[in-house]
Amino acid sequence: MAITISEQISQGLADRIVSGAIRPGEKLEEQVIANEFDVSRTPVRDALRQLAATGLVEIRPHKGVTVTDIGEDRLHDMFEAMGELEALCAKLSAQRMNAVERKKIELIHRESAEYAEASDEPAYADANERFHDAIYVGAHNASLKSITEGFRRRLAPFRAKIFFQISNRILSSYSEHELILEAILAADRERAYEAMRNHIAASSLNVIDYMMAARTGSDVKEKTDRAAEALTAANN
Amino acid sequence: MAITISEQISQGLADRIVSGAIRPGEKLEEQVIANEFDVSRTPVRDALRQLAATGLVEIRPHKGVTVTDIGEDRLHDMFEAMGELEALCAKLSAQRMNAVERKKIELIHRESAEYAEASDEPAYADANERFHDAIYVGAHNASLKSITEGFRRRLAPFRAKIFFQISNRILSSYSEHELILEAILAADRERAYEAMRNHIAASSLNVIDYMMAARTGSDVKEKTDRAAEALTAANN
DNA sequence: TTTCTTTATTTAGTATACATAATTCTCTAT
DNA sequence: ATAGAGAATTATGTATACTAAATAAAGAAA
Repeated sequence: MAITISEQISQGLADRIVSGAIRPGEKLEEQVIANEFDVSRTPVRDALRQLAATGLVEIRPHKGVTVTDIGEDRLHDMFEAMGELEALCAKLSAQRMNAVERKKIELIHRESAEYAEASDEPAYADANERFHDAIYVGAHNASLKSITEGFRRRLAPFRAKIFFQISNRILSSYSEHELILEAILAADRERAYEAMRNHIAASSLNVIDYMMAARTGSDVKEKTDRAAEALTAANN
Repeated sequence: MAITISEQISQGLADRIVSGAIRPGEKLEEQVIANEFDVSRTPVRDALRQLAATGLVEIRPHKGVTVTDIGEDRLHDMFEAMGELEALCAKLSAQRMNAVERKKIELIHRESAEYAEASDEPAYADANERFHDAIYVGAHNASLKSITEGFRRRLAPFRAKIFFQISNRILSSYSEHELILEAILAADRERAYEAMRNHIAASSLNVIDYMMAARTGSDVKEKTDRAAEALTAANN
């Protein structure tokens, strides 16, 4: 697949926004970016348009491009919507997955068990992605898959790599997946829906707290750990 | 609000795609469009990027831009997803609308009654938009509102103006709205959800048939009328 | 005649140059 | 000294020119 330069730039900028290297509200000047990537302004403009489409940046005519500043309540909204979309996928998957698809997601889940036990964060994060992907596919609705994936991409900035480093988050994630998988294999639509909704809600607690901590520049690890404790307490 | 040229072009092209002047699969050449709008290729490229973001066109590197060709099964997917999103909005509206919002949607619905009786298609279509908008707002989730509106825009090409000209479609639409409204005012989440899902499903039947007819160039009015009859039969 | 290769043409991708709008800075007047 | 108006600067929007890639066409070989 012949990757165009503007796409590379778009990708590069997205990574830097995701990693927090570029902060919300910050202005992105075309010429500066062009210099850094050693290209002209033209592909940079293309890239910024693409980012604007994903909502990562905002363009105002003659006023330039700024990284979208998403407040806490807006983030709540996003996770609620994300939760509903994923839960819908889970519901449809419970109803529509064929035997092969059911076997596949089961294998992914079993595989992730090893990573969870070994506390292998990168491997678990990868398996996690595949688990959710399998559910998008299993819903057998290309449009739904597309918008849910889009939302996931949009939320990626706030689901940074540190996420699974939070105390116990891997283990609780794994047990939540277990419930989702059981419901899907049992073709229990409503249980799958509820299990997924709960899973995303649990995630969002951590993520929102992490994100707000990063925003204010306070100690991320400390805050997320406290959030994890609160979550564990709430689950008991 | 200072509207930029690329936005005007984007708007103009969108209108033409929506109206069917430009057909699915058709290729959009930058220079041709630039000539028609009497501008250079630069703002045209901007415009095409924006359209690609909404899914109306597809861009493949070095292969140009084509109007997204949506097949019948893909259209089914889209309407199913749309139905779920709108139904979710209705569910949340039943739960979260405040007194003012409930009063407002009730008034919109009462107003639309007049248009339905008078068979005033344009007025009913407008009131219909406002009815659905009220439900998006009432869900109190900006993200959900945003993606649902986006989907509605994306489906606009297939919800052409002829829609409400279909025999009895206005009347059945009105009675479906009645059920949705009742459920919302009664704060009955599940009933609101089901009523909206049914409403969108009913719409989609007509639209999909209309769209496929337009695609093949056969007599649209005839086909949609037959679809309406089938729908009426199914409802009894 | 048909097929493969090479060349030519067309069109998208990128760079540079110019125009216009917005911001900032300075100078003047109160 | 401060506030406002105007000029200068900066950055975005647009146009033109150039490069590279993909497709079409033409010619040569089987």
